[in-house]
Amino acid sequence: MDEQIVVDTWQYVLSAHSKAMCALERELGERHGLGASEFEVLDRIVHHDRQLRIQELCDEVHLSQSALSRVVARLEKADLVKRGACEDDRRGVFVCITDAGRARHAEALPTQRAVLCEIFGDAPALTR
Amino acid sequence: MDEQIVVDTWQYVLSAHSKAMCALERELGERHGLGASEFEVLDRIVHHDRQLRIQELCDEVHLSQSALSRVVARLEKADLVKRGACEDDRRGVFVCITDAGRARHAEALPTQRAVLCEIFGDAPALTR
DNA sequence: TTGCATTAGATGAACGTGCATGTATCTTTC
DNA sequence: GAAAGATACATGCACGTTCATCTAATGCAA
Repeated sequence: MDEQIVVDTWQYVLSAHSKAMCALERELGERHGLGASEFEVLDRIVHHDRQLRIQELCDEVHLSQSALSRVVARLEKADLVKRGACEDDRRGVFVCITDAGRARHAEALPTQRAVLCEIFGDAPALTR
Repeated sequence: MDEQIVVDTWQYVLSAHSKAMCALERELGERHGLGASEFEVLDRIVHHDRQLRIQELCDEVHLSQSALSRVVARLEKADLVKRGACEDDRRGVFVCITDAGRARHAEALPTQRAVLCEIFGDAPALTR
C-alpha cells in the first residue's frame, strides 16, 4: 500500500474531475441548456432505453437521493422526462424520457463526448 | 482516440471522486471539524512551508477564486491561518498557517490518508 | 501628472447539494 | 388484521460553490 501512489491518484482524480466538470457544465449549459447532472440522468435513461425507478437511477448516478429527486423535477418541468406512478409498488416512481428529452440528449451527446475526448484523450490509461 | 476508453475513464473519475469526496467530507468533518476544501488549503500551505499568496493557492487548489477567498476566511475565523498584507503588491494578501493550524493539519492528515487508502488502495494504477 | 485598463481579492445573490425529516406505502410479526 | 418497522420519494434547511460585481492598488501611455 504505497501511500504516494494513493495520494497521486487522488490528485489526478481531483484535477480531472474539476477540469471535466467545469467544461461539461459550461458547454452543455451554453449549448444545450443542460447541467452536467441533468445530462447524466438523461444519459442513463436513454442508455437503458426503458422506464426506470428513481431508485435504479440513484444507483447509477453519483448523486444523493434528494439531489436526484430535484434533478428529475427540473427535467420534468422542462418536459424532458415524465414521472409516472408505479403499479407494483405505489411508493415507487417511474421516470421515462419524452421525445423532447430524447432529442435534447441526442443533440448534447456529441458535445459531451467532445469535451471528454479533449480532456481524457491523452490521459494516462487505467490498468486493472 | 477510442471513445469507449474515454467514457470509461470519465466514469471511473466520477465514481472515485464521489466516493472519496463524501468520505473525506464526513470523516474530516466529524473527527476534526474540517471540510475537504479546508483541509486541502491547509495541506497546500503546510506542504510549501511558507507564506503563500491567495493567487498561488488558487493555482493549486481546485476552487474558484471567490470560493478560495471564503475558505480562507473560514480558516482565519477558526484561527487556523492568518491573513497578512503583502508588502510588494498591496493588492495582494499573504496567507500563513498558525500553530493551531499546523496542529490541526497534523491531526487530520492520518485520517485523510486512511480514507484515500481505503478507496484507492486497490484502485487501478495510472500508467503514463 | 492624469486617465484608463488590468489585476488582486472580497462580497452579494442565485443555485445545487446533502442531511435530516416528513408522508405515504409496503412488509412482517403476532 | 392490527401494530411496528422498513422503504420510496419529497421537501425544508443549512451550507458551500459559482457568477457577477465591487473596491483598491498597480501598470502603462499620453
